[in-house]
Amino acid sequence: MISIQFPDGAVRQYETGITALGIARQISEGLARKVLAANVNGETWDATRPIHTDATLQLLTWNDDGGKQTFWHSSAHLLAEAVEQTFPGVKFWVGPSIEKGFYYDMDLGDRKITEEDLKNLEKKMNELARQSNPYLRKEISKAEAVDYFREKGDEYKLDLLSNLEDGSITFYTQGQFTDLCRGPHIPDTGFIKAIHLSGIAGAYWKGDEKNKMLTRVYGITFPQQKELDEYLVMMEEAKKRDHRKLGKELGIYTMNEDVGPGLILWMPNGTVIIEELEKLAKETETAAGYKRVVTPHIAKENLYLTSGHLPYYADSMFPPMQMDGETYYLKAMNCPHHHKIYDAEPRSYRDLPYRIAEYGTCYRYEQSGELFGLMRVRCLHMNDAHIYCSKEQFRDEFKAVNDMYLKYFKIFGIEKYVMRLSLHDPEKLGQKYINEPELWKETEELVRNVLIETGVPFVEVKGEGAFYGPKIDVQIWSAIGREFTLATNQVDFAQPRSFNLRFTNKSNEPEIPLIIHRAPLGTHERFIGFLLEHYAGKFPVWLAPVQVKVLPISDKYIDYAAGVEQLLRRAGIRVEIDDRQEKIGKKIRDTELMKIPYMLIVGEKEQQDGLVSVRRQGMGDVGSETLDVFTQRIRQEVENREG
RNA sequence: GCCGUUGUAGCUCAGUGGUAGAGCACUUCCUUGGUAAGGAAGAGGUCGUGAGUUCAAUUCUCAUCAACGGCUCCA
Repeated sequence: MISIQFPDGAVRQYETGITALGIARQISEGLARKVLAANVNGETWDATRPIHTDATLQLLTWNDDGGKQTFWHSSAHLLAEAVEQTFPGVKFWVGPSIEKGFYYDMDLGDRKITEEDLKNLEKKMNELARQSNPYLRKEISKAEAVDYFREKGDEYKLDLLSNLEDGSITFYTQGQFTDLCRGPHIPDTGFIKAIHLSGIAGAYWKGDEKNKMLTRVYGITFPQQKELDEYLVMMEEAKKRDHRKLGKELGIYTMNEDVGPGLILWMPNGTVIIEELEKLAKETETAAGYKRVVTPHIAKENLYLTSGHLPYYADSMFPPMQMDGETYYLKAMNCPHHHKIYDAEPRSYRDLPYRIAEYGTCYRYEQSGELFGLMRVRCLHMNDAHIYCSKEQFRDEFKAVNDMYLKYFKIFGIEKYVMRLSLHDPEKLGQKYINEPELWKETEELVRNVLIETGVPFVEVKGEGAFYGPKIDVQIWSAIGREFTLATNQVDFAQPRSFNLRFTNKSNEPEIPLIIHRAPLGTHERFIGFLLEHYAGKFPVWLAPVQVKVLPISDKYIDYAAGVEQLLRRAGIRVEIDDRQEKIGKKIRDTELMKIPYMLIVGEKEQQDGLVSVRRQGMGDVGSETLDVFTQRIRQEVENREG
């Protein structure tokens, strides 16, 4: 007999060799039908694997992350079985579960999988699933495993095997398909009731672009058809919120082939948002003691040699221009220009912290395959600023920047975020990172301590620092689950040295300042892309390109409507009038679709009594009031940046 | 940059080896209508670009550009 301890602390005795599934069955048949895997002593196991020792046990179902992951991993095996039957001789690499579903990487030789094939593969997977084939686990010696895949001619699995220790190797077989796999798996394929293969893509073997490109098939499966249907509906909804779709529909931005890829043309509606964001940033920064500067878009080569951008990041800069025998570059960063402003006058400790801000325009030559709507572009407008301070001031300055982030998050209703402390990789000193091992250690420690002191939740990532120092990236998620690096907050100990920046300290000695690079609102491009998805295009009134639309019931009331429009415009409200010869229902519909926050409907009643009939986007008719009352209310809403 | 898919009217999309079609939007006319689509007529495209095959290419082939789905990258 063995003792099994359940998550609620209860301990029960079972026959040695009982399986998690067996235990579930003793509890209830219904539970047994739902068990996908089990957590045994902290390890995820097959529900069908015999337990021979005392253990803690948690049964995993679809409602547990571990259950889902197992389900999807088993689905990947099912996909592989279907692929092997359809494309004999295919070689497989790996097929893990991912956040939403699974994929399998494979080498199909000269053959290609088409969209048509996906449909057939889905069909075949469904057939195989209905056979309810068990996933059979087998421990196997390394030699046997090598023989198996050598015979199959699968060099990818042989490569996997070469990294595994004898004695730890298991095979899983379901139906006709056997795979090298650590497991665990669901009891049998019959659990998989709904299958959707979502795409084909290329993926480098081992994620290295020097390696061969394999074919990756993505899919997602569910234990019930209903859940797949819901998932597909959700995907459709997400598509509607895509910033590229909304950006076009709402006249926010456009792109043009003649202008070039990754170069955004901001239309009037988008420009309103830009100006509102800049207004917010300028207010906030001025209040926090920043001064504003303006710098040119280009500079001579030497500036970027000094800054270190050219030796490290020449590939990501636009190619140089020759002029008057000099070489010029478009700026990829604002910092070198700002450093020159710092350095334009002698600085004393009394001048510090010296904070300068600019909505700077930068140009980066992003690889063509990386361009993505507003999120990855080649010309960007950064909410940039640099803080030059002494070591003693660093903590307070860093914290103040942090507070600014939190203030913005509140305004925009951003609740889910994570700060990532990106550190250097000592092995890449001198290549990816400036070769100053001591300084790296020192500043990383400094930043980590500040983060701990200020109590901000963060994770550490090795090998993702900037070349001039550690950085903190702020990850946020848009409403459709897309992850962004919104903002960045970086420490720079390299450039103050390379630019030979100094200040005179209290002891009348030259001292090197520290620099904080920060961009809480990231770039206009990425931030507005995020906001579009975050708000689903329904901007709060203060950001809405058009805040009010005046809708006359008929031509007879256009004069009154025009008067309303005039008064609102004089009150600083962005207002338009819809004087088309359309019925009011049509005008309302079109205005709703444009997601304009307020509609003022005016007809005979309103004209007689000097009223407006107010309609709030998404809420319908909210009653009539005088124009004065309305104006006051909307102005307040704008001023407080509500929403 | 790499793999794959796509490119037809302002938008969404159909279609064909014999120089193109729908809905919405647009223009004009009728209608003057009270809270999410009134009616009619009209205008609009050298079918992404370049080359090849063909009597003939928007359609087939190749190249190229761009967008999209991924991979790699992202100071």
